[in-house]
Amino acid sequence: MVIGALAEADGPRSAAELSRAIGESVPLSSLYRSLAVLEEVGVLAPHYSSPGLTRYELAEWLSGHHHHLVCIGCGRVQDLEADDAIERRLQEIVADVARAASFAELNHALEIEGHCARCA
Amino acid sequence: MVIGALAEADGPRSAAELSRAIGESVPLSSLYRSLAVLEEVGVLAPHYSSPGLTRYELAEWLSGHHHHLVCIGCGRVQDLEADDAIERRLQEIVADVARAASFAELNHALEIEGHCARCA
DNA sequence: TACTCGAATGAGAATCATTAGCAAAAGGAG
DNA sequence: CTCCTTTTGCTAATGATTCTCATTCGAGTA
Repeated sequence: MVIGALAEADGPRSAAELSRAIGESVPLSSLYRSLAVLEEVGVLAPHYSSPGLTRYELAEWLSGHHHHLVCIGCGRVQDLEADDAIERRLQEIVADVARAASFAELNHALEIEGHCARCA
Repeated sequence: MVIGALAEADGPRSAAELSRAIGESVPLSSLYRSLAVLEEVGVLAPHYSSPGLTRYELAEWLSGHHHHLVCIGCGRVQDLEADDAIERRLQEIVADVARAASFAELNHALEIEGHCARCA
């Protein structure tokens, strides 16, 4: 149910939001347990963008590589896929920059802050 | 004292870390109050990268624009400035991508995950 | 110098998301 | 059907952060 709910979502979701999405029938302790397991096995990826709460999304091998638009107005995080040409240019930049800091890059994401269409 | 400690740091710091840095003399309630005020007036910027805790850094108008290297091993976040040429290319990409999503960009940061030199 | 009153402080209680503990319920092999 | 292991759901515990409130400070005033 968690995976289904996240597959329908357009961005990361918190435990509370997921609980609502799947109908409150699952006790929170079970939900948190499932989230922990799914994260551990690499199906979910945590995302932190608001104080004191963790949102989850499908790992990129399931959802595809993407970036995040974080709305300062409503706090929502929206996924965004860039087209290949842009992604290629970005990957170059990331590689350059990580190499310069002798940092072993495993993944990257562009976090863009601003106002979403609704909050503009 | 908070600003001084953050000016010396090479990345965002949590309330607990700051408390240690300034010698535990300031009560936590005061420290949190100061952090809230400094954030509100735009001197500090919060950063979220670990579950359940907020780290602060100097706002970009004080520290300069930069990106983040997030170490999966130790959880540390390190600041990283890119040189102008790279930054220019990156800014183009961000503008493209935000426009495509009709999102009003105010700021962006590249979050690079991987292993830092120590945790490699 | 003493007085007044609003703002700042500190200690501790309260809150919220999350985690841990544990007894009861399920599942599965024999 | 029985025994044993795993999973569940409820509740209490935890940890970071925020709130409350009585106290202290300080600037301005007589």
